[in-house]
This record gives sequence, C-alpha cells and structure tokens, in this order.
Amino acid sequence: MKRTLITSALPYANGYIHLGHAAGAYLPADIYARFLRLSGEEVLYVCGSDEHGVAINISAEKEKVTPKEIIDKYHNANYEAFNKFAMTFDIYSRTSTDVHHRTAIEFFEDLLSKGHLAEKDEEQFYDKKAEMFLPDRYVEGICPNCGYDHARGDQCDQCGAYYNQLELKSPKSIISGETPIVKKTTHWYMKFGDFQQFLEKYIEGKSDSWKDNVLQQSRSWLKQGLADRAITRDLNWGVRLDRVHGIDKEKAKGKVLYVWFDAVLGYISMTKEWAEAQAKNNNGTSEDWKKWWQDSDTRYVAFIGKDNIVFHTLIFPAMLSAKGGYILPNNVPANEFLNLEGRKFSKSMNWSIDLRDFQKDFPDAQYTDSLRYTLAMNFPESRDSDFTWKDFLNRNNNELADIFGNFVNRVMQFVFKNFGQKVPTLSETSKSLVGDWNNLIDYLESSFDGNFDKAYNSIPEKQRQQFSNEELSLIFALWKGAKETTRLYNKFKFRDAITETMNIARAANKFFNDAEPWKAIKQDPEKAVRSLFICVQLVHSLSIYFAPVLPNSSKRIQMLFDFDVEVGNANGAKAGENYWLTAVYPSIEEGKKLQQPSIIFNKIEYSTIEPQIKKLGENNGAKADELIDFEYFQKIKLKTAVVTAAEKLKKSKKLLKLKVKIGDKEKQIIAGVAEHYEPEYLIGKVIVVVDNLQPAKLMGEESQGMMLAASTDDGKLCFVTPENSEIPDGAEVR
RNA sequence: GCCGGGGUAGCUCAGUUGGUUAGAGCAAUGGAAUCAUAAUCCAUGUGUCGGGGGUUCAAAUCCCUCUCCCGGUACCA
Repeated sequence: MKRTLITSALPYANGYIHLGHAAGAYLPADIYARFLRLSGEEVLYVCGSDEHGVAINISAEKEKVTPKEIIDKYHNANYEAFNKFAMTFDIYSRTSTDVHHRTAIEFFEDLLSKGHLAEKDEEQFYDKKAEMFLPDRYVEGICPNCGYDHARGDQCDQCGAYYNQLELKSPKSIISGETPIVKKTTHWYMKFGDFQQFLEKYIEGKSDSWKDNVLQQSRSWLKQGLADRAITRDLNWGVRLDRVHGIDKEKAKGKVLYVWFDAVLGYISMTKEWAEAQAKNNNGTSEDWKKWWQDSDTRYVAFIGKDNIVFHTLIFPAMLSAKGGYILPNNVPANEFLNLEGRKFSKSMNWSIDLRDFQKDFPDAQYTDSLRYTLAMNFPESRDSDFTWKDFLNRNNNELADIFGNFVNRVMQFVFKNFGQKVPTLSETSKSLVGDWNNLIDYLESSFDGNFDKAYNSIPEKQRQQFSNEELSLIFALWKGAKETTRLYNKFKFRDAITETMNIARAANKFFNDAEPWKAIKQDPEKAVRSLFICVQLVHSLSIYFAPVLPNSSKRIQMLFDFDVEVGNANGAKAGENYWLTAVYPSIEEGKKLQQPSIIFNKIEYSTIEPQIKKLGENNGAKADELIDFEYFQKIKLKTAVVTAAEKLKKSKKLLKLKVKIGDKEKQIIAGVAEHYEPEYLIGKVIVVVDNLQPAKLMGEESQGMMLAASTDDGKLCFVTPENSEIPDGAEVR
C-alpha cells in the first residue's frame, strides 16, 4: 500500500495568508491530499507556522508587543483562515513548540558531530549595556556612503547602499542608545560543499519526474557551486544554541539557529507532535512519525512556491541526508506566482486579497468552493498566472452554477417532481442496467491501453446493445473523465484534471438533453426512468470527483443521498476505501429516498465584485495624513534648471547623467528616467530640481540634486517643467 | 552584467523523443430544446505560434540573433 507524506511551505507568522499564497503551496496540496485519501491511500498532510527569524522581532517592536504576541496573532489568524478555506491538515502546528526546538537541536548536534559544520569567528557590534550582539537591523549610524544619519547596520535606507556593518560611522545600538563595541563572535556554517555531488545525483535522478522550473533552478545553483552558509545568528528569538551539547557555552550565548535552518525541520517536529497526539488517543504510538520520515515505502511530496525551491530541493535534502536515515522529497511541485488583476501581490501597495478579507466578504461556504475552483483553474503551474475578480465571477456563474450546479439541480428537481422524491425504480426490462454498467466498466478497465478512441470502438457488440447510444457515450465519458482526472492529478496537473472533471458534467448535461426525459415521461416512461436513474448516479459520481476542489458543495450533494460524506477530509492518516475507483460504477439504489435539493451555486452579480475591484490599490503607500509645516517646506530649495547635456549611464537601465545649468551654476544630476526619455530629448528642456539635496554617488557618478518628475502607480513617468519655458533657469520654485 | 523562465485565438492558458488540417475553456455569432439557477445542447476560428536568420524532406518544437515582460543573482549606488 502506498503511503504519502504531504507538506506545504510553512507560512511565516508575520502576516496574513493571501490568495497568492493559497494558490502557490496550500490549495494544491489540499486538493492532492483529498484526492489521495478518496483513492483510499494513507496520507499525512503536515503544515504549521514558521515563527522564528528577525522579521518577527522587528514587527514586535513596531507594534510594541512581544514576539510571542505577534506569532500568536498570526498563527491563530492563519489557522482560522485555512480552516474556513477547507484545508485538511492532519496537523497545523508551529515552530515555537518544545518538540520543534529539540528536533532542530538534535539535527544541529548531529551535523556538528559529523563535521558538517564549521565554526567561524567574525567581528560584530556588541552592546555592553544590553549584553548582546547586535544584528544588522539593531544598529543605526551614519551611512559611509551618503552621510545619512539614520542608516541601518547593513544598508542605508536613504541611498540604498549595502556595506559591512563595521563600516557604519558613529554606530549606535537602537536598544540602549549606547555606542557598541566591536567584539568577536562565533557563528556556525553548514558546509554545503560536502553535499555537492550527492545533490547533483539526487537532482538528476529526478529529471524525469520533476517539473522543469524546479529542475532548472536547482541545477543553476549546483552549477554555481554550493558555498558554506551561516546557520546561526545573534538573536534572542528562535531555537537557542545554549541548549546544544558539544559547543562552547560562552560562544553559544545569545545565539539562535538561522530561521531557514530550523523552519524546514518543522515538518518533522510537527509530524512528531501529530504522532504524540495520536498515541494519546490510542491510535498508534509516539514513534509513528518514523513511519513517515524514515521508511522508504513513504513518498514525500513538498508543495511550495517558486521562492522556496532551493531550500526544498537542495538545502533540506542535504540536511536530511547528513543526518541519515531520512527519506528525501520524491517530488517538489513548486508553483510559480499568482498575480492579481495583472499585477504582483503587494501588501504595501494594498494590492492584495487576504484569505480572511475574502472570507469576511463572502462568508458562505459555497463561495469558498468558488474561490478554490477559480484559483485551481488558474494555478501558476508552469508560469505566473493571473487572478481576476471577473474570472471569479465567470467561473462561478458559467461553470460551477450553469454546468455542474444546474445539472445537479435539474436532475434532482425532475426526480422530485416526477418520481416521488425517490430514485426511480427500474422496470423489469431494465433490471440488468446496473450489472451491464458494471460489466462495461470492467471491460474497459481490463482492455485499456491508453487509447480512448480504441477503447470505445473495441466495446463488443453484445455489450453495446445493452445500452442506447446516449447511455453508452455517457458512461464512457464518465469512465474516461475519471481516468483522465486521475492521471492528471498524479502528474500534478491540477488545472487539466479539474477541466476533465467538468467535462463529465458537460457530458451529463448532454445526456439529459438528448434523453429528453420531459418528453419521455409521457411517451416512453421506461426510458425516462432509465435516464433519470443514470443521472442520479452521475450526480453522486460528480460529487466524488469534484470533492478535492469543491469539498463543501460535494458534501451538500452527498447529504442528499443520506450517505456518509466522503470528501477526502483528514482521517488520522488511515488507509480507506477507494471511492475514487468505485465512483465510476452505479452505487445509488433504486427507490432510495432523497433529501430536498437546493441550489448549490448561486450566481454572483457584477455589482458584488465591483467594490472588490475598486478597493484594490486604495490608500497605498503614502502617508497622506502626515502634515509638514511651512518652515519645513522652506528648507527645500527648488529651482528651475536647463538641461545642457544628457547621456545614458553605462551599465544602468534606469539612470541618465544630466548636466544642468541653474542660473550661473552648473550641476551634475543622475536621474532615473532612462526608461522614459531619450537623452537627446531632454537637452534644452527646462526642468525643476531640488537644489539643496545632499549629494550622493550613484553607480560611481556624483549626483548633486534631484530632477522632479510625476509618476503613476503603473510606472509611467514624466518630468516637471514650468508652464512657460521663457522663464530663466535658476528661478526659485515655491 | 550574469543565470533562469516567459512572449501561442478577443481573454486565460495547454502544447519537448521536430511530422499529418496548432488545441482547451471562456467570450462572440447562428441554430435546437424548454426538465432546470434564461440554466442546457449542437455548429462556427484567415492565430505573421514576439521579429529575423539557420539546420531539416518537415520547426510553435532544435541552433543563432534581436526585442519585450517576469524572477534570481552580482557589481556600482
């Protein structure tokens, strides 16, 4: 029996999940997990919050709360949003647990003892008063490049320069305000070079089965050669090194594991936690996690976004193999990125839809399914793709409501009105229908060689005659659709898989049309009975095949039959029945009483999504509410200037080198307008410049001012010029 | 600058061991039907497969080159 471990990239507990995340690493994994569970396979789906790293410290300080409060807030919010999104994690935990810290330390100690870690001394700022080393973002000083006096430890916000911390002038600790001293500190590096050959072999071994983008990016890193990588940092938030045996206690003080090292191990620690919980409920032992990580019969599939590829194809495998005894990912089906209305998701530009916002505006479970469907049909499987509200509306109305929902409804309505709320009872001459259907499927299964046309044509005459042409094509379409859906899910081609499922619903509608039961009920009642009996089976089959992507709706449909609901929910990682296989056979008994049906998918009006579209990009970035006083403005000297020379800066896409005349002064200004203006066009133009701007060096050229230009969100740009170009250069602008 | 991905029908996208008239869904047009949420079903595509060049009997597919978009990374800031 196959066993499959599924993980999704651990979301960082520093922000809310948005639709891009959902489409990248979470929904695909959930669909896959549900598909496998419905196929009767043993599945464990593990995920949880990544709660370490300096970004969480920074957020905590910004919001003036503890890191613990930050991670609690986002962990809980994301967990809730995932639940409403119908995710079926077997466990959704977090990396702040003790079992996680112990697991991470175990790996560290093991790698240390095997010589895969290197200790390196380096000099860093140390705050004597706070008794701690200062990470880059905890130091402020004067930028060695532009002189900005609030530059951060490793990067200047003003001029953007990167530099070594120690180059910062007049450094101050932002914790105590004291001047830090320079002190030696020790960090541990993982020697990834040790694993170069191993990883090359591993990656090439996957060249047939992995997606191209995943292979290429992994190869690209391998080609550059794997360098040592620091796996510790000076920080008080994270997996503390002072718990590690085998290293100098003094050196370990105030250090934690670098977040990327511990985060991937969360998959393992969370599995341990799951096993503990199962053991408590007498469902196995706490050692059961080993079955999922140390048994070569287990397939491991890691769902991630493309930003995470190297961590899961190179770094994590290196760690696992260094530790030894662990299985490696069988597949890493990384998705590309999802865009929103043609642009990248950006929280700061307010160009985003958080899952929780969607859920607030569309609380009904049917819209969860609509969203899952729309996202799934737009999964960025082979390149970046786009989510639009219009598409959401179209998919919901034209596909879910009109094709799938309407089929279910028309069948149920018809049965209710004409057959007394019961599955129609077959007449004597049709009694063999169920058996014939079963035999037809069995024949197709046994003779299938991959060619569907051939399969259809090879159906023996005797079996053909047991059905009308319409019936035969419908049952064939069901079998083919199920077969294709299965094949495509197994290849991680979810969009195509779901299209095939929808094709079954299309065939079902066609059958209903062709069978014309509304006529037959009067002229040929037996035909109507047969047709509707078949249609009822199809309703049930569709509820299984759509369950991975539309669990809420499938559940509602299955409840019409008073069955145990089977939509691939988490099931304690037990092997189950293969509903996926049996759904091609008729399973709803004649005469069965049905529940009152209701509309599965309501349509969405354009007026519902209109405000959603409008909302995007509102209130972005600018602090419009921050006012400056007149005195402040007086400090800014704006002058008109005439461009006397302009040329492109070599090696730069965006920058032009301008010579400008401001009255009797000449200045050189580096302006970022090369993508918008040809140098020649600017010569002779009168522009407006900031005359008293601190000079800065850009690409080795000094810029002594700034050219004013108006810009739009979508990157269009035009320079500011006086209305009357007769105005002399050097005139003050105010 | 370097590396990688991408540019295919009005829209969103499939399409690699190079091979017959380049596909799907949506949208559009016409028709059939009226059980059903005016929902369904059938029919209908003159696409420079980003531009140019090359290899080949044959190129969306392989090679070269140009161009545009996206990501990563480096240098300089």
